[in-house]
Order: sequence, then C-alpha cells, then structure tokens
Amino acid sequence: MGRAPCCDKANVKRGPWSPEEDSKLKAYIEQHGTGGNWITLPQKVGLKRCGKSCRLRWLNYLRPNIKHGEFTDEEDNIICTLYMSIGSRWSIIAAQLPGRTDNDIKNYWNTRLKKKLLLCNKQRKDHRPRTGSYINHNKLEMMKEHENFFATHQTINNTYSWPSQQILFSTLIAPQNHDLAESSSANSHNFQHSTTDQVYFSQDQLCQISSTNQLASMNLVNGNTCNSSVMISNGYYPSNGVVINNGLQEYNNYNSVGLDHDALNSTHSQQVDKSVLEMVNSSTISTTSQDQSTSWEELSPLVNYPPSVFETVSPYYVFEEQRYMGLLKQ
DNA sequence: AAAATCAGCAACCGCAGTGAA
DNA sequence: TTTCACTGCGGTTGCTGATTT
Repeated sequence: MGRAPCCDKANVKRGPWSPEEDSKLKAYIEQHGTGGNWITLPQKVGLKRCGKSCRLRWLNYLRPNIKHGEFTDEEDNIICTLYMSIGSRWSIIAAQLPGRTDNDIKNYWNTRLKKKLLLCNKQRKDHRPRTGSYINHNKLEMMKEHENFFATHQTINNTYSWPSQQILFSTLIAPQNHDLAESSSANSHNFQHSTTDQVYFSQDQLCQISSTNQLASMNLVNGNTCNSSVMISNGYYPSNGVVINNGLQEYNNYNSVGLDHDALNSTHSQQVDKSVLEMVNSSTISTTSQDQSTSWEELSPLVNYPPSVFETVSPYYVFEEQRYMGLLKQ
C-alpha cells in the first residue's frame, strides 16, 4: 500500500500556470500569508491546484525579489565551490545567492554551468603539458604551496588574504576548551577573515549543513563546548599556524594530503552527494538521466580554491570530526 | 520549408524529516 | 512510542522555442 496522495489528482489542474492563477495566488498570499498550511491554501484562494504546486509556484516564481536571468561570474564561482564542497544541496547553495531559487540553480548547473566548466577545462588541458595524473600533480603543487604558506606565515605575525576573487568554503569546528587549544598559544583556533565581501550562513543553514553532512557539531569534542561556523569569504587566513600545523601533522600521519579526497571518503561519506563520492572514488560521475559523465578530475581543477585550503584549514577539524565520529583511534 | 534534435526551464513526483496528536 | 499529516528537498519529466539537418 502506497502513501496517500496529498490531493485528489483527478480534480486538480496541472501544467503551466495561467496569469490569472498567478495573480490570485500572489494577491492572496500577500494579503493573508500562507497560513502555514499549503494543503488548504488552494481552496482558500479558489484555485484547483495541489498545495504543493502552489508552494512551488510561489517559491520559485511569484514571491518578491526573485532574480531571473543571467548568472554573474561571482555567482558561478559560488555555485561551483559550494557544489564541490557539499554536493547537490541546492537549497543551501541557493541560500547564498539572494534572489536565486534552488530550482533555478539546479537547472543552471545541469544545463549550462557544468558544460561551461567542462569546456573550459578541456581548453586548459589542451594547453597544458601533463606529468602523470593531474590530481597527483595538483596535490604536489598544493603540498608545496602549503609548505610555503606556513614557512612564510608561521614565523611572522602575519595577515594573509586570498586573492579577492577566490571564494572559500569551509566548515570549522572551533573548540573553546580543547586540550590542543590549551597546550598551544591562545586563540590558535581562531580564524580571522577580511572585512569585505563576506557571506555568512545563518545558524539554521549551518545546522542543516552540520546535520546533513554529519559533521561534528555543537557539543562534541571531549564533552567540551564547540563553536561551529561556516563561512564563505573572499579573504580568509589563520591567525596562528601552530595548532593547525600540529593537526596537519597528525592528519598526515593518518591520511595523505589531498583535495579533501580523504575527508570526503572518511567523514562525510554517508551524506555527501553520491555523485560527488563517485567522482572521488572512481573519478566518474554519472548524471541522472542524461548520459553525460563528468569526472572529478575534469571539474575539480576548475574550482577556485585558495592555495592549499584544505591543508591550511580543514585537516585539524577533519581530524577532530574523525575522532568524534569514531573513525579515528582515540 | 519541414522534420529532427537540442537546450532551457517550469512543474511534478516521491522520499525523508518533522512535529503534533 | 507510534502514527499520520504536512513540508521541504532533490531528482526527473515533459513542454516549448531555438537551432540544425
């Protein structure tokens, strides 16, 4: 026995919305709100539509401040970076692009952006000499960059900002009272960020990300309270490299350094988008009904990560996540 | 000029999560 | 604790206009 239908399919109109239906729905919601119940809304409005259909129409088309039309380069960048980080969680991605809907972004990704990236990468490949796997090559470069980064920034009280066009996404679990934090200099887990062009997730979005990705969240590490923050920023730098370096050391002992490859496999694997995992695991992603396939190798170099972003920011936290999740020995 | 194919996008479907009873 | 109604989400479908053959 299947699930009961949400409405009487035989008596509801389907297909494209007419301008009359649009204006009825819009006028009603603007005057009365949704009343928190989409199922009964069509009746109140006088529409022969399913409640879900009304909700969708309102959210994707009728509500105020919806932005249609071309996506900017900055929006492209955010979409790509977030997709690589959290997969096809379109609603979360949409939350970072005011005026855009998840449906819009999903369509844009599936129909245009993915192709644009592939084309772009193909052109790059055509003009790039290759030495072995690009991923390995990339890893080596990232490791070098990492070493350079800390060589430069650990010894001096520095401020470092990534180039302004680079969008960084990262999830941080910052212990307030952790043994490592205590054993090293103060504020070693604090990350500073530049003051311009920052976009922050709301707490709700953060919780959603935390729960869906099964990241260690609020009160986890050794029973101590943690702060979580998720940030996209055009400028971002650690204020102190010491603990991060320690974390990296442990991380290196446990995992090889890579483009979040291991982190994805070991910590996020249960919830990270299946296609992303497939990309990571087999370098091949099959995309729904369209018989195109997109490899991780093809897409990942196109995302603008700051130099060694995962090495400089994530490893310690990944390490903590793994420990919390029981994936690492205590 | 007509048919076939493609691309973009609005809308639908069904599953999972949530909260109230 | 269980059940059920509802919401939100991601995947998929199918329509329509544009482009190609």
